[in-house]
Amino acid sequence: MSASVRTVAEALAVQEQLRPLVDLVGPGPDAPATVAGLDVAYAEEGDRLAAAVTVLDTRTLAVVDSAVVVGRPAFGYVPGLFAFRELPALLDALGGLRTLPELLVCDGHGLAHPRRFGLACHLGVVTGLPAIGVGKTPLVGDWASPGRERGAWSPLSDGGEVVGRVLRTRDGVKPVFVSVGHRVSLANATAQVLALTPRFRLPETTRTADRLCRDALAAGTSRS
DNA sequence: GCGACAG
DNA sequence: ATCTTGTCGC
Repeated sequence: MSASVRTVAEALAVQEQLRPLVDLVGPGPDAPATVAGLDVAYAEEGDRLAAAVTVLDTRTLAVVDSAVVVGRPAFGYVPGLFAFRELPALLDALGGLRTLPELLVCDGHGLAHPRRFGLACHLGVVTGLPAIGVGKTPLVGDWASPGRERGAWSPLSDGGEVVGRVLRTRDGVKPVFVSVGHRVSLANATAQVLALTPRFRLPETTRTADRLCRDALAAGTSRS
């Protein structure tokens, strides 16, 4: 059985150990048939959470499979160590799927992380699946505002390297922060996010997973 | 030393 | 993350 990470020192050690395993070559699925979205919702008290994963048919963007589990945060909220909080529950949820998705779209960052190992990298390495991160707010890096049109983007740079892209998914709407997680190129990650945002700022994967875990938290149950 | 800091 | 109120745009 794998011992859970309990201290900051342990978490940092795990990141250092797993970071070299990230596949930066990609390029990832060209036209994936299925894409999964993952998200977590917290109870007001903060002692309970629900983790959900939804699998969408990329052609119709319909949910074809899903799983949700209720549990406890596995770690305190520490920027840079965020994955240790949600990963156990997310892995539980992934285990409840009947379909193996071709790409994971994570709610958070991948390489756009202080040590280049955000949630999307961690989830990708642990599952072996291609993964990307889509964050709503920045964690690290500097960038210029992208053009106002959907599809416009600008490089997200940190420490002299490009760690992601600031991508406008809808005309005139606040951009999102896209970064590579595992086995996907940055260009492909950008294309996948645009394919998942025909109508709203956030990917349909994130939206469906968000709704599922919120509902599960309200119901206080776990099902798939 | 002081702020910033994914969800 | 979550809560709440308010405002703008379609």
